[in-house]
Amino acid sequence: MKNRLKVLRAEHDMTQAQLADETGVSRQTINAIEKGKFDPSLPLAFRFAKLFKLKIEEIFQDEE
Amino acid sequence: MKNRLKVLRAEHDMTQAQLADETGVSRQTINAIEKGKFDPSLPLAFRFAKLFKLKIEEIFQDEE
DNA sequence: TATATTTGTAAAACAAACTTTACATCAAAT
DNA sequence: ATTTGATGTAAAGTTTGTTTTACAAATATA
Repeated sequence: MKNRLKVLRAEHDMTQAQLADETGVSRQTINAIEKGKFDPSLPLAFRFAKLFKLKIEEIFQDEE
Repeated sequence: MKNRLKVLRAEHDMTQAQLADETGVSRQTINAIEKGKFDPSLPLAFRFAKLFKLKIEEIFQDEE
């Protein structure tokens, strides 16, 4: 499962800490997701989508 | 987090066991998700979406 | 260059997702 | 009515997601 969080953050000029804050998780969680250590929960994926006004599939992609 | 799995299953005439099988989880997991006991992981949500050819948001909805 | 901010990482602990086994209930059924 | 298939549920266990604390490394900025 790949994701575009780092790029989306850059486009919105946000730090990992700010994204964590806006989505209600810790900065380490954002970092771990960006680094591919694990996938977010579905509710957290929805919060990313809502924040960036994108579909979940526009942020996360199955890497077959 | 609400979901339309039960309806989608009905539309596709599938049992919980069949859906479990096609998405690689146990029947109890399908049952628990349908009954709202917990949300699926993001990868599992993707598998549902792929199977039913729907966006994740067409299957799962934030209940505000 | 020194200092501040951001990012990477790690360990311990807890929470949520998921499995296995097992049994009970419900609805066709015919 | 009893069997058969589907669903509901529960307990114990494993794995994955997440937090907290803490520190090191990288990047920006003064």
